[in-house]
Amino acid sequence: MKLSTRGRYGTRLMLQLAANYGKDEPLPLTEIARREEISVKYLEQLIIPLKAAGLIESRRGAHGGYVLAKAPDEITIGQILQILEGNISPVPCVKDPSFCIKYETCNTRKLWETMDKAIIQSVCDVTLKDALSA
Amino acid sequence: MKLSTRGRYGTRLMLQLAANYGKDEPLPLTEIARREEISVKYLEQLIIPLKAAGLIESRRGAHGGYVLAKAPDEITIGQILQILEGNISPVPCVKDPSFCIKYETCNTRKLWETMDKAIIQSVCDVTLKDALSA
DNA sequence: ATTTATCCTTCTGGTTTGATAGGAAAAATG
DNA sequence: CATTTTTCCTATCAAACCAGAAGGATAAAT
Repeated sequence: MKLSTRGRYGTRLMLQLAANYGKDEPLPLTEIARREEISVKYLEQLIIPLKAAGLIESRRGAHGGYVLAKAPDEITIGQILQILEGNISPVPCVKDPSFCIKYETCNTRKLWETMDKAIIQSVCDVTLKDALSA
Repeated sequence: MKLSTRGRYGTRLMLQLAANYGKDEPLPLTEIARREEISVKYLEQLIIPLKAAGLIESRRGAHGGYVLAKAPDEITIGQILQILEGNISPVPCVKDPSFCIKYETCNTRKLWETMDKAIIQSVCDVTLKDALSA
C-alpha cells in the first residue's frame, strides 16, 4: 500500500512549479532537481506524462524550463497521482470488474470501495494551491 | 498503491471465520480454501501471523480448524491489514521520520498525513461484524 | 494405523521499482 | 556560426517485492 517515488517525487516537482507560477521565467529541471535533491534524469521521466496530460508546458533551449499549464488551484494532487501512479485504487476490482471472477459474490468488495472513496477524496479535495499554503 | 493478495485474501479468510463464529466446529483451511478458491498452501502462510497476533485460535488434527479468538465486532479490517501488510501508510515517512532526510522541510508531508488518516479511518472504523452484515 | 489437519521452513519465477546512461533536437547567446 | 543550456527520447539494469508451490513434521480423532 505504498505510493511509489513516481507519485511522491512528482508531487514535489509540481509543488515547485506551483510556487513558480505567474513568474516570467519557466523553471528548469536542473533547478528543481537541486532544490528537491532528486536527479535530473529521473525527473525527466516523471515530467513526460505530466506534460502529456496537459498539466505542464515546456520551453526548450537555454532559459527554457517548465510552467504549469493551469493555475495551481485548478490542479489537484489526485490528478497528479493518477497520472504518475496509474489507478490508485487499493484493489484492482474496484475499477475493473473483470479482474476477479468472484466479483459478484465477493464479500469484501464493498469494503474496498469504501476504502477507495476515502483515498480518492483525501487527494482530490486538495489542490496545489491548498498544498502550498498549508 | 495496491493492497497485496496477503491483505485481500486474509480479509476473506477472516470473514469466513467470522461467519462461522459461535458454531461448535472450528473451520478447517480446506473448507475456506474451497469456498474462496485460494490454495490451502497459501492460506496456511497467511494465517500464521493472524494467529500469532492473537486474532485466531487453532485446533489440530481431524475435525480441527480455526476459530476467531474474539467476537467479530471486536476485530477491525484495519487490524487484519496491519498484520498482513505491515504499515499501510501510503508513504513511509509518516510513521518513520528517519526515512527521509528532508523530513522537516518537506512540503508534501502534510499531504501524506491527511491521506494516511483517511485510509486508516476507512478500515479501522469497520469490524468483521459490520463487513458481514453489509 | 490411518486420516485429517495444523505447523514450519525453504525456494523460486515473474514483475515492479528506482533509477542510470547516452545521445538527439531545439532555442538562446555571443 | 559555434557553444551552451535545456528539453526530449529510448534503452538498460540491479535490487526488491510478490505470489505461490513444495515438502515434510507434528498432533489429534477415529
